Amino acid sequence: MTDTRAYHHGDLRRALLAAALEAVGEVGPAALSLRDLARRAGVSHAAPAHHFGDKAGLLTALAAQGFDLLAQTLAEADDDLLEAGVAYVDFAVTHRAYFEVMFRPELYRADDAELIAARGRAGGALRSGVAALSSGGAPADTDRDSLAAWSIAHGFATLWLAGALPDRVGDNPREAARAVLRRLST
Amino acid sequence: MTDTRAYHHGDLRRALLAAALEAVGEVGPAALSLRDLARRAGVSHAAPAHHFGDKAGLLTALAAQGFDLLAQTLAEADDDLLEAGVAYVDFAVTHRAYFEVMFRPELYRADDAELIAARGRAGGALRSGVAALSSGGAPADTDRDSLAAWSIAHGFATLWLAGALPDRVGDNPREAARAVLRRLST
DNA sequence: AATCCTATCTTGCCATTGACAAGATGCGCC
DNA sequence: GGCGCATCTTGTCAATGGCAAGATAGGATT
Repeated sequence: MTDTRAYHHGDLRRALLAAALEAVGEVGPAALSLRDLARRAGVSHAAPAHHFGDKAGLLTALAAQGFDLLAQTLAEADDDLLEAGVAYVDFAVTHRAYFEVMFRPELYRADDAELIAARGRAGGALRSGVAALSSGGAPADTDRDSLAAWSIAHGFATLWLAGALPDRVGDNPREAARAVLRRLST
Repeated sequence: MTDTRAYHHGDLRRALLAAALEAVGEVGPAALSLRDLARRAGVSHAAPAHHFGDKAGLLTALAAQGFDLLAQTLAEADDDLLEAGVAYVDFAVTHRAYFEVMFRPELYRADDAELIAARGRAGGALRSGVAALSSGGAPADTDRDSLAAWSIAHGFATLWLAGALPDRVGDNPREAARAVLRRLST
């Protein structure tokens, strides 16, 4: 994936994060093993500790990256609430590993400054999408509307990832999400 | 908690499940330790394996119990979709340990017969709540409506548990959930 | 009543893991 | 040229999950 040439004087940190993303995608965030990451990166078992302190530290960095990526994704669909919701679900499915870490704060340090900043950016993108919509319709309560929009998109994404949805929903998350999210706009 | 007198010829299985529920509430489902459960129950470290095979087996049993409890909870508010949604969120908050296990299928055996049956009962209770509502209003699409209702309730519950919601939401989950869920009924 | 038998629980063991401590290595800076 | 610091390695320890083999007890069979 990312540049893996320059160990011992370069981007071990980045390589470890890439390996972690891969590993989380394979075994989930809870079963992540630092020693496995070290093996994937070709370094000793204690190398990760130097860059991230412990497992929680590494997942904190991953979560922060994820929130930044989400903020960026949401910003691209900023003027259309429905599309922002679809983008949210699509993010969850496409970047499942990020998503699964981001909303499991017991696995990382929720008080990390960088993480809080990134999460704030994502939240801002979400709210501005809702605000854009309500300005075009009734004066509605933006707080409540953004909560409702976030909840329905997040719930659908979570249920999708958990495999909890019935088969009839199909296998196209964007399409299925659009149908459900439209329920809010009526 | 539960009757702990009759070991060695009684309800170790039940005692272990009770201990597991407690432990999950304290450290989360991923950090659950079988050996810790054994200590809590006052038995040897290998005793749990006999009743549940492995950690996944134990969590499967816990999830099945949880789905049954949820089905029962939803059935009590069956004729009112809004109240069913509130009950769903309330269940997640009140029985957090159950909820956290139930929707993390990578931790248990999703193909377990008992579990599938229990999950089916819960799903049925949910859908019948939605059907009851739409019969009173427009002819609407029950499939889509139940998905939307489930998504918004599940999403709100999940975000609440993750501590992801902004402070202004307050500290009363039932009340906050009711406000958000009402957004679907308008 | 004696025996078997099966479910239940224990003891012992091994590989893996996270975390810590101490040491090696090498790059840049004075 | 030498020093210092960041980076990485080696070694170690306690805890865990899971397996295997053995002990124990209560009930059924004869």
